[in-house]
Amino acid sequence: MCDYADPVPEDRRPTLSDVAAEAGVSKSLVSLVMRAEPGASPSTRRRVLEAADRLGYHPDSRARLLRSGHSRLLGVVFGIQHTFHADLVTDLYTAARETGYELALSAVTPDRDEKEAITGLLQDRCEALILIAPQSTTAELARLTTRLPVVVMARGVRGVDVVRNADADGLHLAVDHLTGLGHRRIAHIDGGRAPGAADRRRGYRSAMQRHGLPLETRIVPGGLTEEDGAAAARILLDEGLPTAVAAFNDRCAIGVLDVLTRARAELSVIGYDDDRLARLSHINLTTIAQDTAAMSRLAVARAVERAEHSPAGRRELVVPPRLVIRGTTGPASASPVSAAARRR
Amino acid sequence: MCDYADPVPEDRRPTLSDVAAEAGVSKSLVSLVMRAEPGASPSTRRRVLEAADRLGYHPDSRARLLRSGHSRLLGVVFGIQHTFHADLVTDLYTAARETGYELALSAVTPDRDEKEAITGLLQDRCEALILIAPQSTTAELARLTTRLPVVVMARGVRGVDVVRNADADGLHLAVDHLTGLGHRRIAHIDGGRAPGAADRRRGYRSAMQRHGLPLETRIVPGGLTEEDGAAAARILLDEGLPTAVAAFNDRCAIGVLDVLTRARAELSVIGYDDDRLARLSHINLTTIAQDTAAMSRLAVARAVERAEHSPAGRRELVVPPRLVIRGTTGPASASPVSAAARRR
DNA sequence: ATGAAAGCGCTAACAG
DNA sequence: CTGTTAGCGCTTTCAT
Repeated sequence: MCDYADPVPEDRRPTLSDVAAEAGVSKSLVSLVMRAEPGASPSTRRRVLEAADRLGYHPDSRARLLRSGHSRLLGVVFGIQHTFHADLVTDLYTAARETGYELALSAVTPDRDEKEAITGLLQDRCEALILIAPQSTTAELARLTTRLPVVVMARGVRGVDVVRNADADGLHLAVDHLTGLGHRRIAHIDGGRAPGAADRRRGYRSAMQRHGLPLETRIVPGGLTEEDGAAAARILLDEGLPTAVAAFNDRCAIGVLDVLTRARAELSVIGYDDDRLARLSHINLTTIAQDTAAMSRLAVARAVERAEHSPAGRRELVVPPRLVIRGTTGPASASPVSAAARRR
Repeated sequence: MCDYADPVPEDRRPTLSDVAAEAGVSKSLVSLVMRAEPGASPSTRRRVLEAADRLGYHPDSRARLLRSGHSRLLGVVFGIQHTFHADLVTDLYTAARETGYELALSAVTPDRDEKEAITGLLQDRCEALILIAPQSTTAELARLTTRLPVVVMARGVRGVDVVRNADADGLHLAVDHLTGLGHRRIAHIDGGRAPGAADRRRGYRSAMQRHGLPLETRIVPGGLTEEDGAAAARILLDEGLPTAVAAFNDRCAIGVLDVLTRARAELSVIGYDDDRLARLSHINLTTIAQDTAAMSRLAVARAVERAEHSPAGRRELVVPPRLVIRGTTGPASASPVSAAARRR
């Protein structure tokens, strides 16, 4: 018994046959028209399009792929809690649009692990997978690669196609920027076991050495969340402050800033990623930007290439990072201008 | 020509027929076993499972649904930039798991509008759509509802199934909390045209009136991002501060806090949503929590019910909000304790 | 430019 | 318990 008028005009959704009947042509023609392929006369094309619209027809992507053999679907696994992943996904959509491929999103959540996220995508018959900063072991990734092409983003892994930024170089940029401002006591709040953290740590160390600042080397255990940055900042507060901090990423840097600002500490802070949060005017965080648009284009292109041509072969594509100077870094010798004021 | 050894064992992915041949049984049996349906002997079941594993077989969900007629797929449209949406999606996954339905995610990005996000889902033959705070017009949503069941979350719309929290009540809770602390000059930074904003504005107004504080009523134009909150805070700073602020949502509240803390202003600030950011220890934001777990369960249940039983009928499910007292609100008459100190 | 027929991988309905 | 048959909605030959 219906509460109101039946909202669904027909019991089942209209199919290609329905459209063909409505337009008075064959299924083949409708198929051509719907895919915007050549081979139908303009008048037929118009009739078909009108019929489809009248019926509210939407092609069934699954039947389509079942028949055509390929899904033109790229699976993307990402951490829904990570703002930087969101930025990458945003650019992946844009990049995919240009190739004619669709994205199938599968999120990792506190309650849904990477394995589950990947399994879902596998069943959707994606032609390739793009994994953003995956935490699977190298062995698991290798095994997955025997099933279908896999492109890993934002993490260095052997035996798989990888698109990442030059993390070590990024920390060189950060340290160079800070030393250029006169800083010598520069701490690094690292990312622990997070993807890219080891490289950034390494970059920090070698940059410090290059500047002849070996003794100042100070690595504080951090992580990739604001929480981790805040904790690290409290440690610095307790154990003695440097004049500048290079944080593992922007979220971490924001946590640091939040704690330090409240403690009225004057420090230069630089983040990493240039994620959306860093750009907010009231945060205005100096950071090392990853070129997410370029990385996304490369990842999609590589995934498509592997899917269509050579599923074999693994390469690492490394994109250079870029320094973005905003308000959270300043001269080491500055007169007592607070971090807050500088950020204004 | 392959760079390395061919990583794909066979040219095409194994099918159910391959498994049947490998195990020496019929396709039907394999089908039963793969779906864990009763009707196959234990020994057969084992043989099939082994064969499937040997071949690395994964069922093709699209062929499966094409045949069985239903996809057991719930489409979810969300804004990938919104942390609160991410929280909802997280809980939707959990809720869906219990019903045996899968989620198909489709993100709205700066470059991909809601229409596009919905079209993608339609092609995937989702059985129902869950739209998180959609911006489509009522008419568009109504039209969509004639195609398939639609459940709208976090926005009140007529003519569609809706799951939302009681926004007006939420602001009553907020104002009650603040007046309980002795505040009388309480501003509201609103959400402009964002979903729910009108209700929260209304709730604020009536709560203020109820407390006999009509003259203090002060609504500042805001929005749903940190940026909006920061801008509103600057306005307050210029035009005279209240003693407390009820912000449209947590992100907005965080922007407010950020600006006010730097300006050394002592204000109580309360947010809305209780999103992940609010819970961070260094933010520690007092807020009005939406019960995302309950809302997600209700939304999924409603979507499934509509998909399976009665596609007709529209109801609004309203979940009560809850006050979560953390560190950003305190007595109006407190001795000069800064907001920063209270939040410690 | 158009149509008829076959079949993608799977499940449902039926038969044994 | 097991196998056979038909066909989901679409694309793809191959005719016309």
